[in-house]
Amino acid sequence: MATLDGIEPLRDQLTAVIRERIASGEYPRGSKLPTARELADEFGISARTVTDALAVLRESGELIGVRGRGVFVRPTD
Amino acid sequence: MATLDGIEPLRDQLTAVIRERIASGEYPRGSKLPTARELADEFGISARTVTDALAVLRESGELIGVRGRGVFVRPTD
Amino acid sequence: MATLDGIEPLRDQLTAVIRERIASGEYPRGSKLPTARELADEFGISARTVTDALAVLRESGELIGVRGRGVFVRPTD
Amino acid sequence: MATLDGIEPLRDQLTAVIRERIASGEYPRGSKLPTARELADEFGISARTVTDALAVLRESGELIGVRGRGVFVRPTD
DNA sequence: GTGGTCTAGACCACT
DNA sequence: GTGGTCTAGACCACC
Repeated sequence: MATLDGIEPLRDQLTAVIRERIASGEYPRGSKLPTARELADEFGISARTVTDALAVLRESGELIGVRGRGVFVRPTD
Repeated sequence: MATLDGIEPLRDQLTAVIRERIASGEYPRGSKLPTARELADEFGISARTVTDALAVLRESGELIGVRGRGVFVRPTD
Repeated sequence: MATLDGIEPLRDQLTAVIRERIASGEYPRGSKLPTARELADEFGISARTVTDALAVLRESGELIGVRGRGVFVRPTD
Repeated sequence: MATLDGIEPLRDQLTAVIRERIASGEYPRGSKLPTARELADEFGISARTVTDALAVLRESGELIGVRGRGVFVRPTD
């Protein structure tokens, strides 16, 4: 299981991890992210904290959330 | 008691109210906001939702939170 | 496990069952209903159908949904 | 109400009381302690003093604090 | 006492 | 079943 063990807030650590995965191509442009629950399981944190992190990236336009469908990496730069 | 009764999320409604109060001078530049708990009581919502709204305004630089002291309106434009 | 085996739509059967439980005092005025998931399990139906039934009773004012807290029987006649 | 009336600092008296309760099994291995607020009320001391005492026992590994959940007695010797 | 973070677990909209 | 919102109530850092 991936772990977040820094001193920073879990939300901010997760935000950084997702940004890295987008940059590295692990989460390609336009692709669908794992569900919030899957990310919560992967990192051993609550779904609420995951959605808080996703909210930051939605706010900044890096991710796009679609109710009932999923969360997607913004296709265009 | 002030009420938030729109269809928008409570967090976003509160964000808008605080922005209005800053613009109107009710919360002057550099002044300290009521505590999160006071705002929660005023609007009849949970402190968590208040801090979510404040987080948006911190993220955008409109407010500055200082642990143990309070939340302040950013002094300068 | 309770069962709904009539010819009517499951949603309407469940609506009727909940109304009976309110009338009988099994769900007293002002009390909190079981969660949607618990009701789904009790009757062996999908959570979606439960929320549909609850929506009917919210619409009619018989139930009151409170975000983050639960669904409650309307306290007063 | 329990009282701490020794000459030692309240924090150290409380630390000792908690150690005794762990040793006696009143706070079993792996169990959740009362909240800091409850302990403060029980002993008639400030929440700050309680968190200071808990910090000592976290530091020594006797207790484990879990954000959003509570403080727990370390399960294993 | 204040702000900030986090959890667990609700409801609800939408697919 | 997914995302999004909200509650209640923890711990913790700081003043």
